[in-house]
Amino acid sequence: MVTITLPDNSKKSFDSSISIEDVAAHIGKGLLKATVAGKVDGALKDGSDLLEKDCSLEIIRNSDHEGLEIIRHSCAHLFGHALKQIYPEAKMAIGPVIEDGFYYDIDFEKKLTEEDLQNIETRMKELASTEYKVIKKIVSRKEAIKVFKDRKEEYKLKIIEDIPEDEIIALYYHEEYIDMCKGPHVTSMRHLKSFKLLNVSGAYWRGDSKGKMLQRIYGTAWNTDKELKQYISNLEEASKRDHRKLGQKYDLFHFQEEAPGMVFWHPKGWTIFRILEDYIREKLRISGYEEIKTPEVVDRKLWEKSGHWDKYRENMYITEIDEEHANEKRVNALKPMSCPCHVQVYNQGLKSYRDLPIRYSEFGSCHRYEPSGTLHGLMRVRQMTQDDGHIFCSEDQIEEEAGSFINILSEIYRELGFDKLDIKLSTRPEQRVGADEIWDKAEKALEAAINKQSISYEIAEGEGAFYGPKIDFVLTDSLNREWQCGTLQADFNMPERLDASYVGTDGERHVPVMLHRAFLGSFERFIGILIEQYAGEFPLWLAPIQAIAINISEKHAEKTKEITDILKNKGFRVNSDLRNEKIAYKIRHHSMQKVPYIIVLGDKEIESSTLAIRDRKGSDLGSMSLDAFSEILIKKIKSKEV
RNA sequence: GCUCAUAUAGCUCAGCUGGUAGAGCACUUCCUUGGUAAGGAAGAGGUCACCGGUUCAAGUCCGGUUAUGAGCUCCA
Repeated sequence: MVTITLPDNSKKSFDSSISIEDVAAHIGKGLLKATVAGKVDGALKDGSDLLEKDCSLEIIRNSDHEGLEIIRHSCAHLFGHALKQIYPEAKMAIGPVIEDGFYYDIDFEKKLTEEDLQNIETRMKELASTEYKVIKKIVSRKEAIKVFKDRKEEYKLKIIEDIPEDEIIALYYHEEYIDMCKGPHVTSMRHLKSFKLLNVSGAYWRGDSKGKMLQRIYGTAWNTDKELKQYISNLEEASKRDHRKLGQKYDLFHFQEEAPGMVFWHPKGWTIFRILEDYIREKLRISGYEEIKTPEVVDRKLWEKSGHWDKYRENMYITEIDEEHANEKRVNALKPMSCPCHVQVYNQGLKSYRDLPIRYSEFGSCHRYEPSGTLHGLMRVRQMTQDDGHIFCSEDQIEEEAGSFINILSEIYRELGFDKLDIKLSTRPEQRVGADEIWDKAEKALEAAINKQSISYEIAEGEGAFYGPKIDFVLTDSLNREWQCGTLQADFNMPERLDASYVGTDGERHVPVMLHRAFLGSFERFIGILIEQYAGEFPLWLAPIQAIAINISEKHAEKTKEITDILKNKGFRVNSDLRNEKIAYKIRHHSMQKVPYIIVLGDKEIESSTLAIRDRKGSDLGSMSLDAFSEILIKKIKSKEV
């Protein structure tokens, strides 16, 4: 007798052991159809698994999140099945579930092309359409080894070596194809309907960059075709918003071979950069920061003292002065970060506890020699501008400083159009400097500061830097992607290394704590995020060109120029387009360039001293006076309306 | 840095198995002076990323370099 408790607390009893699928069948035909697996006393099990003693059971359906993951995992097996039919000599490594799909790593001489993927996908569809049954078999270690030895699946053998002795090994038979997996998996191919192979790229075996490079095939799988379609169209939307494409389309910036990873900002892109910089500068000013500027080329001696020469040299641009022009050969480095320089400014003159906290900020241009394969448009560059800042304070001041930082940061993110903010607090790692009492104090202070803001946060145990705990800030964009931008890091190391001190109430010298902090991280990357967030349709206050004045015919050109100048003098970013083209042509052009407002001037407007206004979406705002239009601009700019 | 792919006009792209380049948009000039998302005509634009090789002949085939893309590794 087996008694099974269902999630609604109802109980069902059976004379003998029974499979999960049979239980589902007892409950209803519809449920059986949707059943992909089960959760027995909290643990996921295959639908074919037998329940032999009393337990609680939750049926996992194809529409459940866990059900979908199982479908994706089985899809990886189906991929293996199809692949091996076409290419029997390919060797299977690992095929796990990832967000939105799965991948499979294979070792195979032939490099798979897009066309090959198409063929494999077609074969997968054919196999799935037969709705064959997947047979699960629990085997001994010896048996598993024999199976994969016979099949020359050397990677599977390596995986078996890593499976703990006491763990059971399950094989899943997809007709003639066999895969090994913890499971669970679907019991029938009928669940696999909506999937697509996406792309192929390289991946190291076991993530080891010294190891062998395998081919990784990515795929996506969903419960319904509708979801699959939605996913594909989301990918397309993201690709349309790609800041590299939009940077070209809206003439914001470019890159070229002579300076890989470094931005050539065009007038419009640089305008956005400056607006953002001025905006942050103002936030810093009212928050008690003093802006400074420090050298970009600094003697290696300072980097040796700060520890960068030891730990970070691979990523530093080194410059040497031509010996002809120097008495003594000096080796310099372009600064990869500003902190050591900020300590130099702090160190000028004796500091007292009364001076603390001291807050320095700098829009610091930093160079980092990033590996070539990691460069990615504005998101990962070799020269970047940090909205850098350092707070020198006592341990007792950490909480308050962190609190006010979080405050400003959330305001900034909100004003830039990001509503969701997540916080991660990283605590002491194994390898660290500084006494445990200081770590206790600092971690507590940071946590207390977060708590005061009533923002939810998660703790990443042991993920702090060796020199102190940190808080990372993650925003979510309009396509639901997460970006880690802001950061606040306590540092117990650098001030001491670089001899920073202050005189305390006791008349003795003490080492201050240094808080490294940034709202945006790098301007380059943040502007990349903004471009994708707004798909190039910037809110008025950020738009590089806020309005364009166009004339209907040549005789209105003078007046159009005049209006443009008046608006420019009022501080708006306004251009005119006096080209000898029809009005519809010019409207189309500037609408596509996403200029927020189009001002049209013809006989009617000049006679009545008004402007005909139209927005980039195509709505006609009608005629109004120049003053009325200015009012609208001022109001929207001030409110930072999106 | 690693694997694979890609590199043709300002932009987006075509150019089959080798026979010294083509479209659309943009640009220039002329006509048109036109009222809310493309008016017409003509014209100019490319050592086919760079270096080397094979060949009578290379945008096309081969090797290398650089850059870019998809990932992997990295991001103290």
